Amino acid sequence: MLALIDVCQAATTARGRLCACLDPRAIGRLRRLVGDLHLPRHSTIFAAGDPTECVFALRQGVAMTFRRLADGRRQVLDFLYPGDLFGFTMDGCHAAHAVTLTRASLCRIPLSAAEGDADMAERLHRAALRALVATHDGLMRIGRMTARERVAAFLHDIWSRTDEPTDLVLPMSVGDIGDHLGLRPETVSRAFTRLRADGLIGMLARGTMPVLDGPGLTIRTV
Amino acid sequence: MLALIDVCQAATTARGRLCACLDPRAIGRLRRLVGDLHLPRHSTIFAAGDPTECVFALRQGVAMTFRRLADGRRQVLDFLYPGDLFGFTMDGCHAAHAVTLTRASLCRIPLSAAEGDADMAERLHRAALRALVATHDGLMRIGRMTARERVAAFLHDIWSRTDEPTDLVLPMSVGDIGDHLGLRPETVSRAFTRLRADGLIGMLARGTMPVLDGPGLTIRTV
DNA sequence: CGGTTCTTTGACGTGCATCAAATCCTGTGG
DNA sequence: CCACAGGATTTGATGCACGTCAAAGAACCG
Repeated sequence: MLALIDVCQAATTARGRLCACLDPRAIGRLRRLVGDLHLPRHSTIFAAGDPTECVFALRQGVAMTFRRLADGRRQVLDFLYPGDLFGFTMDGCHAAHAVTLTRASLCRIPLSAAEGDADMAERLHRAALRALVATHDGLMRIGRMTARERVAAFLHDIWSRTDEPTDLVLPMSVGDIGDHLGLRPETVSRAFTRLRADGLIGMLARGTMPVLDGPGLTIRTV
Repeated sequence: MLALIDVCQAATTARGRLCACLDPRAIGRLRRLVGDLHLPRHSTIFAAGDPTECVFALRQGVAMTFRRLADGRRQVLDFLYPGDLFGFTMDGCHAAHAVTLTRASLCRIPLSAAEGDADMAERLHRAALRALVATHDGLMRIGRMTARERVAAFLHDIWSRTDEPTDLVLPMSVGDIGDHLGLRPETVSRAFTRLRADGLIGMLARGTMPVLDGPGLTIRTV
């Protein structure tokens, strides 16, 4: 029961980014449908090839999804924060891996929850659309921005997704960020150094980065 | 009436890639809901900032969606082939531009078509999921592949999406492909030259590229 | 057929990757 | 609370894949 209340809080906290499925009106249904999951840091949520039985809503903690090439090269598709929904597939089988970056709590939402429930189906659809435009943002970053711009746009994205805090929660490694932005860890580190020199951010410490000028991290699109 | 038959053909031809919404059972509803659109080459379908009143299904021709940075840099998000659905947004407003690359026919599907129609809503949802995994493929390509691999994977993608033809329809310019893959036109051209030297493809002529070894263009993921 | 635009090829430059080493965290145990 | 080991981050030096610039050649279209 407490879990369900947390769920609602997560939905409001994250400004519903990927997750508009968890509002109070849905609680009656959720009680029957939702499975609860608590995982330690660096554990697998699902792997590529696994059958898709449900999607996941992150309640607490941070996670990420990624894919690999045969020789081990890795592309981080997305970082997940509380309120985010993930695990959408199209052929009944995951193409990506998902792992936690911190200790985390999740809801398992069986796909069957949407059957015959137009409201739930609508919520899942909206979450998928959010994931789609977020991935388009990612393409724009990797395809046409410099290293400095990619890192700035990435920080701005996380910052705006998590309620524009003065201290950004970044529990992922510099290597993880690099694998998200198409950069090596050394290059990400150098970009941080330059953004810090420009007074946009502070010193990363204990998985936390002070944001001194959030709007200054914006890279505008038309 | 003929148009509706074409619609069904488009759906089967493209193996339903983005478009599972156009099968015979839906025709009764489509007759009331679908708008028809015929456009010349290089015309705008929608622009960034336009309100989202409907999604589009491409019946004939080729089109693309893209976004721009303030200084003009362009990222092509996707190339669209017959059967593809596009124009999904999440806040009632397009973030991308869409233009035709050839003369094209489209269906306009008002978003209201999904209201109270669970079947149509389900079809739109599946199309959105397809777009999502297609965009993940794009991220993987741009983020972690070499120029040659990006072009090979891109050709393989279009090839497999359009029923593995011996002659691939590529009406877009080398610059358009570059803006899709995060490369300059010269680099795309050089990659073509190398793939041709390796016997995987033939000479691009009149917007058509012979595919000599389709499977050889695969870049495997795990 | 001529002008225009796009593609191809070559020469050269640059931003990021790679390699390497020093330093800084962080978690652990005394 | 401090010392230490192991890993991650930072910084520097160097190399290379792709970008940039330029020009020739091919395709397109009125």
